[in-house]
Amino acid sequence: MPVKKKRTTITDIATHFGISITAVSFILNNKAKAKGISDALSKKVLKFAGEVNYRPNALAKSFRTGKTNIIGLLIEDISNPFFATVARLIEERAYERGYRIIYCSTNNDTKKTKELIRMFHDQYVDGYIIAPPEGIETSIRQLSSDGKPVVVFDRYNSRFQTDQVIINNYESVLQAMQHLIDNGYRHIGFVTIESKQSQMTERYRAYQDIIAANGMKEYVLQLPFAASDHVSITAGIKHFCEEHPVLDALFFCNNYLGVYGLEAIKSLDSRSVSQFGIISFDDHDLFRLYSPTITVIDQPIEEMTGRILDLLFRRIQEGDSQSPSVETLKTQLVVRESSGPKK
Amino acid sequence: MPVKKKRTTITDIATHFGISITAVSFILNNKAKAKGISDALSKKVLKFAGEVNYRPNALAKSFRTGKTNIIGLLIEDISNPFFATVARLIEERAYERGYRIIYCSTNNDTKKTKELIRMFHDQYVDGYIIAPPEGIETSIRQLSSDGKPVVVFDRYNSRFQTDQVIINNYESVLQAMQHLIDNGYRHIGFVTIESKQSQMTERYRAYQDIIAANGMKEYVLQLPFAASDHVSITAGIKHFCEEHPVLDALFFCNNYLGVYGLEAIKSLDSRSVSQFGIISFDDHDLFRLYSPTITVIDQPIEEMTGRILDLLFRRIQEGDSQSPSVETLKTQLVVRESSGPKK
DNA sequence: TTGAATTACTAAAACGTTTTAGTTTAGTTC
DNA sequence: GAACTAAACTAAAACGTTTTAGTAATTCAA
Repeated sequence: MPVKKKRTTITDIATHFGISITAVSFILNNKAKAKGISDALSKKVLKFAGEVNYRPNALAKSFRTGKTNIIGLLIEDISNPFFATVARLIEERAYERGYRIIYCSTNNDTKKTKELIRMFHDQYVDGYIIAPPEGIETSIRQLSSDGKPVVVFDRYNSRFQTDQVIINNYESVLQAMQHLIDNGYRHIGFVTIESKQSQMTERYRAYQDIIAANGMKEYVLQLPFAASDHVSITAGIKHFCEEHPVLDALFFCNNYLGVYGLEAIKSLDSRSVSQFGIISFDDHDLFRLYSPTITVIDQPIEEMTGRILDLLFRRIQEGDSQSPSVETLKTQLVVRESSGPKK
Repeated sequence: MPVKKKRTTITDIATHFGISITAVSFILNNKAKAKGISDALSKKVLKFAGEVNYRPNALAKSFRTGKTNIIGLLIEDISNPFFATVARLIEERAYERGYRIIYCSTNNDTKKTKELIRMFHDQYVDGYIIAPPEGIETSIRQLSSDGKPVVVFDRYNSRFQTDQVIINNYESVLQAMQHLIDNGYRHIGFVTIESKQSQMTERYRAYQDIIAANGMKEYVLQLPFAASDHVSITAGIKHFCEEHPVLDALFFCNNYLGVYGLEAIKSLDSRSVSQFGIISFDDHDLFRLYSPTITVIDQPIEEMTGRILDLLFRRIQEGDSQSPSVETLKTQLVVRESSGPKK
């Protein structure tokens, strides 16, 4: 039977020295000088607090101040390597600054995300980092109009009144497509997910533009979002390839489409991966090591998480005096074997 | 300038009806009947609370009760696919039961982990899920002797006085090795990480035993934990292969060793992946799709996370009346191309 | 018609901290 | 020695909730 040993409180310390808890509080919060507490007393109290291993009751503190030192992280799926890496870097950097992370996966589900935002709000998180699904504008505007620090990333929406960190989707795809075209591919399939969100529409717009500019034909597979499981995506892509035997290249709009795309191609009877020009958005161990190695558009995740936290902490510290800023980062086209000159 | 609109409190509701906050509290906490509050009043209050969208102040509640509905998750690295999947499933199941997750990556660093445990303790998390590094016994014993619900997973340690969920490492490796031997491999390299922890020592012990039982020779590469970066692991494995040209098979002790191992083999001048029998611990997209596809020992992550949370919630609800239980789950050997009969 | 039991409520303390608005003492100035 | 200032501290409220220990009014049994 565990004995609940009471933790030392500020009151214990105060009574030990026969002084007021006010004094102890000031001293422990580095306000001794400012509040005119003598050095002698400060020293004594600090020494004692160290000896008894005093740890402030974070709940009492949070309750009193309304600050929790917790940041809410809302992403599509923590088990997706892109978001897992984001989560890792955010956690590390936040930890250094004394913040912890509560995360939740949204599955890109609007209703669930709204619930999660409310839940985070109820928990008094100090800031929000969100990769938003569709239809979440009002929830997010509500947050920022309540004065909560929010940084949105991965998907841009001009109607959010918050800081945003995104990448140059349009230019990235343009560059990737140009690279394929330069290498002789003329029938490039574009595999994407049904979505009205910027990251996907921008990628698609780039594809359309460059296909049109080169007088080529569009081959688009837009997978319904609902069917985002392994089996139906793979089947969908396989069917797409079989339907269009003329295809000589494929562009995949994100990492899991790329992964499942390779799986689908592998299952084709008639053709192999090396017979396609292939580029995928997002890097992945698989793309680096596959044979052929797969060309990717690599997002600058370190820079991205750095910027996200800079913006968030600026807002946490300075309040919302600043007007929202949108930062667009550049991706890198990592050319590998899969996009070499068409044979 | 955002107007801080005060949230409705229990007191607001009480004064609105001219009743006591006690009554309101009882009603909102479903204790109306038990505490003899009339149905009529209950109904009125609940209706009103709904109308004004009353949300209890979680901080006040936590402060008062000492319960936060937050679970601390300590894992080696959230960006590792195995742990990312664990995190995903734990989050989902915990959320269903009204709990949130705070996570931190330990990097398997003892000092950092001790800090993190203290930090979680300071934050009054309601329970701990920990994949512990070495040297953390006393911290964990301290937690459980304080009556905190703790479930340890992935690494077994008989000195923890907590619930533990692990897998049958010894038998898994035995089975995998037997499979290689049955398929004609006689010079099997064992690539592992320097570690005194059960999951690694058990895997190694199985290797030793079966090698000895078959009168074969051991080839072991034990990488120093400190050098766990991409470059030095890959270089280490490459060197190991070059040093022992007789090797006809390789066993990798976890997913990233497997991934980097494939990369290392790929960089060899003399030999290719298909010339080795290969098995890796942990599944991964890469292993499923590589050519050849890679045989793996797959951990039952769904079952594992399910058991972890069952044990944790049992302890959260029932206190530590139960003596600690250790659950050992079975892995599955997923046979793929890489371990086919030796050519 | 008294006393007990039941029903329907409430007053107030408590949780540990921060912070406002002081008070007390000693020293300084004229 | 009165008035002011500065230094060093403190009393008490406040945050929003839960919970203990009640009270008051009504009903019921004898």
